[in-house]
Amino acid sequence: MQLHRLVTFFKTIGDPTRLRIIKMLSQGPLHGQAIAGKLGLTPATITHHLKKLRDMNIVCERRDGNIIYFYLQPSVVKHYAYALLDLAEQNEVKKEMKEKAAERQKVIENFFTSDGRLKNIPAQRKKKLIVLEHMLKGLQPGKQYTEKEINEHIKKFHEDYATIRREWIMNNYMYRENGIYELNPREMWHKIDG
Amino acid sequence: MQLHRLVTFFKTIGDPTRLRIIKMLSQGPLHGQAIAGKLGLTPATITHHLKKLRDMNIVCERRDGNIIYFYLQPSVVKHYAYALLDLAEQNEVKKEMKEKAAERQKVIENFFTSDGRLKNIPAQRKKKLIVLEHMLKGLQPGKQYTEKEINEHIKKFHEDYATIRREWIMNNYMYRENGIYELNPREMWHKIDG
DNA sequence: TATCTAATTAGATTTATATCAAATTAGGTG
DNA sequence: CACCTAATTTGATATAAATCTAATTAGATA
Repeated sequence: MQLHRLVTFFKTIGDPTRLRIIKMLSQGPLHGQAIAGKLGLTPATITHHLKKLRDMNIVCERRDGNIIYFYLQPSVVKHYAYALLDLAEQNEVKKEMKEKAAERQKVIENFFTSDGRLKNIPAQRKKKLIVLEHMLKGLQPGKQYTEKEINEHIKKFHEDYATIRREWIMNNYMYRENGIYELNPREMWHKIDG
Repeated sequence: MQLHRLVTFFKTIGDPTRLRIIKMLSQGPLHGQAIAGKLGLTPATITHHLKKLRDMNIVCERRDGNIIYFYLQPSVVKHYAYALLDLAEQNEVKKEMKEKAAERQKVIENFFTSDGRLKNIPAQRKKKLIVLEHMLKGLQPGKQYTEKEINEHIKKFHEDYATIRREWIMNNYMYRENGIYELNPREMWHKIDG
């Protein structure tokens, strides 16, 4: 959603008369004179406001005989309300992601040497998963690997390739079939099924 | 939420400069001069806008040394976004309730005579419940009734008081203890536990 | 077609407000 | 204390917009 549209929308509903019209129409459709009567304003003024509301698709109209009924469009209002929610939450989502990334980075710095080799496998499950995922880098999703290729890859990080390989399988990062290994899709990772 | 506060809030964020400030602050706190620089406006103008944002508690400030950092308050923004959602949904909620009431009324007209007696018990569960609830009118919650009193009450609607009474119990509208009957609270109605 | 009513447009007035330049204040730091 | 910088206040200006009255248009109906 472009900023300009948001501004125009909020400017539109940031007026006592128009917000009262919206509230009234949320109870059901009304025609111009009825609105004017309830608000104690002239029809001309109501037209002025309805034009703005129509321009933003907040209300629509339907003629019935000689009078025109104005309807609120709740879906449009909701749409902007959600956009506002996004704007407010952007902050928190990004902050959370940043914090997680920082935490992962710290674990990696703790358990790998400066030249990128694994010192030891963490005992805490959470940290172990971070370490295991880190070592997946360089393996391509969808590609099939022989056991030897997998072992060679692991040896770049640690001598005990058998343990790492077993952990990868156990934590669902990859699966083996007929001696061939392949990465699982990300959404399956570390969901260990009984 | 009073209308006036909503109007003031939306008027406040219905301005391009202020919405840009909000968007910027959603990425993290900034000080006045930084905001002025990024927007190409003078510090005086930024102060003007920040005052409005502060008045609505959309931002708060914290001094660090010589400069003041301005923080977005996402919870406040979210609060108003939800209020706007409510406003838009009011319509639909009420409409739904109206429709339900109309449906109930139709069922009651179908199954009761014009002088208020039950013609027969509906076969469809949904309609049966409506009919059973209708006949509860006149019984007071919290009051204890003898079986005879219950039967007399039912007879105003239908001769077969035994069936109706059994249905009331089965569908959790009331319970019996030592031959004494009492209405269950509404929230327990027709939750049949195995 | 003539007429009636609801809605809109046009024009005028008044109020609100976004912006800046310049002066002032507030709080640190030498 | 003197000084420095960020923020605020003040006052001026220009623009936007809410409202009204009066005139006009659009549609329906007799």
